[in-house]
Amino acid sequence: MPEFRMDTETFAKIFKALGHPTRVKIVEHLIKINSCVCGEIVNIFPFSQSTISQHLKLLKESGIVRGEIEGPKTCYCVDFDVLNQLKNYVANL
Amino acid sequence: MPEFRMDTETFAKIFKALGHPTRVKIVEHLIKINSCVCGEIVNIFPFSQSTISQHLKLLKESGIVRGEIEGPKTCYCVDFDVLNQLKNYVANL
DNA sequence: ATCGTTTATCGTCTATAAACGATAATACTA
DNA sequence: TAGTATTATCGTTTATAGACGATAAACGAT
Repeated sequence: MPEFRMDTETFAKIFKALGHPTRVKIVEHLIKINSCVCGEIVNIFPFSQSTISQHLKLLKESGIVRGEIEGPKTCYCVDFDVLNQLKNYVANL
Repeated sequence: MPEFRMDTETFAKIFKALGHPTRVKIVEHLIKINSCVCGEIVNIFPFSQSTISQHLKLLKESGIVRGEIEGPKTCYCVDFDVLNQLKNYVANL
C-alpha cells in the first residue's frame, strides 16, 4: 500500500508538523473521530480560524493529514498509511 | 518505571526536537551505538561544532537525550525510558 | 601555571513559525 | 443573481530556529 518507503527527511518533516501542542491535539482528535471534521476543529481550540487553517495546512504538507473539499467545507482526516509508517519507524528506533 | 506519565505537551516538545533531519539522525546514531558519543557527532555531520552543540542542547531539553560530563568531554545518550514512552504513545495513536 | 583539547555559550544574521484580522475564494441556497 | 456559510490566503507583527564564528569554560597533562 505505501507508495514510497519514507526516509529520515520525511519523518523529520512529520515530527516537525507534530511539534506543536495544537497540532498534536488536532491529529489526536482526527484519529478519535475517524469521520473527518473541518470547521469543528476551529471550535475546539481557542485560536482563530486562520490560525487553525494554517496548522491544518502544515499537517497536510507533512503528509500525516489529508484534506478533501466537500462542497463549501473541507474535510480533514489522518492518512493512516502515513501514520502506520510513522508508527513502524518509531517502533523500530 | 516512568516517573511521570507524559502529556501531550511533552510529546509535542519531543516531536519538535525530532523535527529536524540532523537531530533525527543524531538520535538514530545514538541508538545505534548505545555507547554514548560526544565530539564524534560533530565529525559525522557537515555542520560546525557550535551548531551540533545547539542541536544536542535542544534534544537534551526535550528529554529524549541525556548528557553526562566525563572529564573534558560530554557523553550523550538516549534516555530509553523517554524513548519507550514515546514509542508507546505513537503506537497507541 | 600554562597549554591543548573539548564542549558550551554569546552575538549576529537570516529565515521560518505563530498568531491575528481582513479579505478573497468557493459553493450551496434562496 | 445575490446572499450566506465555510475555508484559504494575504499582510503584518512578534518570537523562535538555524547556522556560523568567536569566545569562554572545564579539565587533563605537561
